[in-house]
Amino acid sequence: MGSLHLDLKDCGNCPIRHRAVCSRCEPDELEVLEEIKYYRSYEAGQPILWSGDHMEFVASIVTGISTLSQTMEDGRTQMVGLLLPSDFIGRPGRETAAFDVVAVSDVTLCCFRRRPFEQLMTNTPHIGQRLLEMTLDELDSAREWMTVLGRKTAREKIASLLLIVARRDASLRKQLPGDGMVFDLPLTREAMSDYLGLTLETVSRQISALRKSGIIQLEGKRRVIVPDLQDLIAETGDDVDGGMII
Amino acid sequence: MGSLHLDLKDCGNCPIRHRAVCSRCEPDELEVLEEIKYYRSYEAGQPILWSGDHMEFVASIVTGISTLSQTMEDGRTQMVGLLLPSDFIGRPGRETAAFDVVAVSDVTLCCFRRRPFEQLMTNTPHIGQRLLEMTLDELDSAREWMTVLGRKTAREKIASLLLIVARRDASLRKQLPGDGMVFDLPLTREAMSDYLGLTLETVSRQISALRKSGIIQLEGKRRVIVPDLQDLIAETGDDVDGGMII
DNA sequence: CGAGCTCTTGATTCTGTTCAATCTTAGTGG
DNA sequence: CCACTAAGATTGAACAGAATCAAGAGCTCG
Repeated sequence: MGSLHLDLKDCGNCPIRHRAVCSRCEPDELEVLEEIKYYRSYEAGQPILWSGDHMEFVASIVTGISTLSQTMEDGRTQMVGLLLPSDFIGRPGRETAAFDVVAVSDVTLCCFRRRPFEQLMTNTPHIGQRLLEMTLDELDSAREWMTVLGRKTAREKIASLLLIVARRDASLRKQLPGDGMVFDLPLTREAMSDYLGLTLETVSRQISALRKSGIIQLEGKRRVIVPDLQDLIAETGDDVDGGMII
Repeated sequence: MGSLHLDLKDCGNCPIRHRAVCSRCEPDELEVLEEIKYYRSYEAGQPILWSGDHMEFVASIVTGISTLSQTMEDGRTQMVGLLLPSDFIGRPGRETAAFDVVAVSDVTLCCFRRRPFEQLMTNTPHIGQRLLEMTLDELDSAREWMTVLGRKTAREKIASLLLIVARRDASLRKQLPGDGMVFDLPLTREAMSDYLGLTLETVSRQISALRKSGIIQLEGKRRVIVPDLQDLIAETGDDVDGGMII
């Protein structure tokens, strides 16, 4: 990780350049961005922001995975987003964080001081355009997830989560998801239960049930093998072709 | 309603002017908008868009209420948004609708042909800026709702919905919600169940339970009286001061 | 090797669903 | 004017799925 900062100083080498909030920027706009950007790192498990915190920056995730979640008074928590490389943290025009952000793995952020970034947005339309596009995509994802939370059974919820992780993993390797594919779950059983609105016991039971049905195979606790992708899709309850965008 | 179209031709008289996607526009920008806008009306119960439909327009809701919802293969449906006057329908850059939109009450839309509107967005930054702001607000609302769907009990879900409707109703009358306030539920028990991820029987039971506990009083099926607002808030499970943004 | 995680599995409880009957209300037509 | 109908709403009884409580297994790391 030590050499990462050096590699990244130049936006030209940035691994998320093509998907992040800056992806539409022209060279001159990038120059301005480079002046206000800086990197921050967080170890796995560390909090990045607490709900209500004053936010002095907005940021793009460069590497690693974070969760966005909300906690009720009595401790019940619901994950409301899973943030992956190129995803954006923060909201121009808002002083304080609305949700908790926690690093699940080691995370590197590309941060922009909030005020200058807001200033920049009014001048360089390409940032606002891209941010709008990303926000609309996230809104669609959030709405799809509402159907998972509100209407699916525990088994369907687990299958849906596995499929999402499988698809994201495939897209990260620039492959298509297919039969026999192998991927690692980035989340603990408890984090999965927070994502799915279940208890961790139910998550564990349903993963075992899917394994016993032959829908998935496990190598250790985290590595998943999908012998037949269509079988997994059938378990999600979604339409076979349409459905999940993510 | 016949005279409505006449009244609205001029954006200056528009009742949603201060909150809609056009709220930041300068007079010259409004002139361009006026050239591509037209009104459409739908009766209560009519579909406005089906998921997958080709969308030739985007629109603002001028009057009435619509629902945004998703239906699974087997008929389970989840409402993913409640669209009120000034809310925006459609998404620049997308050809087809991602969700079903249905008019709950009689609805009037202010429509813009999609292509010219997209064109306009690249030229007049104020539209994109406002749309970004509205989309970020909706994303926050969707995320708050995910906590309701994933973690709240049936009673808490009902209380949360009542509170949201109460607050929106108060804000529409430009009042603060308070003790003794009265409002009408715009949704049937079935629509509420779709919103809350419950069955209509459970909705009915929990409304009765809240009535028997004295948290609310009912006049007919739809009119609700809240003797003590803090009592209702306490039933939502949310933090007393913070919580719901809507 | 033992401490402390994460995870799995079992037994029991309970919340919300399902199936079914009844009530209410508004609208219709004889 | 009033029976008749149909849609929405309520209520009850039985059931099912997930939560809760509890015990123990498997790993990782000092």
